[in-house]
Amino acid sequence: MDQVEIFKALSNKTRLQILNWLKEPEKNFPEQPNADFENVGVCVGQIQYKAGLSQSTISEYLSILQRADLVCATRVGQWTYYKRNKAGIEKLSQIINSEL
Amino acid sequence: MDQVEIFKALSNKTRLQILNWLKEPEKNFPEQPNADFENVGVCVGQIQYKAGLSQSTISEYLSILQRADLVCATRVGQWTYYKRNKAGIEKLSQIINSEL
DNA sequence: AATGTATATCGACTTTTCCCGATATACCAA
DNA sequence: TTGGTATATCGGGAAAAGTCGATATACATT
Repeated sequence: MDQVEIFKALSNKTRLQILNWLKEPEKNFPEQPNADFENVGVCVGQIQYKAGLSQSTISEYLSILQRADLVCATRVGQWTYYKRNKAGIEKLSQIINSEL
Repeated sequence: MDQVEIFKALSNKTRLQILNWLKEPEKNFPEQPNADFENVGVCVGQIQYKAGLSQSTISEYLSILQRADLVCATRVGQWTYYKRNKAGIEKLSQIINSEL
């Protein structure tokens, strides 16, 4: 993954916000039936509702974050759940400490 | 400083490169007469030469990095020297650890 | 004062990003 | 199989960023 792409993914208020929400899903989203925040994350619809942008925009934003290894997705039935990608975020931390 | 602006500043290959060069100026730039890397940093012309983009572009890039508190500038005579802004970069590190 | 050098700013053009609505796809339920 | 819900993808118009050459500004030297 190109470093520039990681920073581009983070160069947007809404995407930063989503990542921040996903740090503590239980604080930022209502209970979900049939899915555990820790396990799979939060479904697109919840994130969209909270962000207040269109469905297509949020879907795209989530895939931008995913391509940057900042979140990971799990499909369960008709839902896709997204959660923070711990490893990717730690890698980013290292990039900053070692290269900037 | 807005977090988004920091990440935007980093969303460009050349700007990332510049920051990386400025981490070890003595390794990446030739000796400078009358100015110490540690004290003031590296002058625009050196950075431009190494980056291979136009003077105006590099000048603007440096001011983008400066607005994001990633570098700081010192004017000495007709030269402007730029160096890494340690405090700003540490702050970025903290943002990532605490919010992402 | 006149010229030369280093940097900053401006105006323009091209490419990329933002964000939408419409449509497609995938899955589920009746 | 038909219809309903969740998400992804596509196409596009507006706004922002990338990058340049030309010009302005600031300082130094003669």
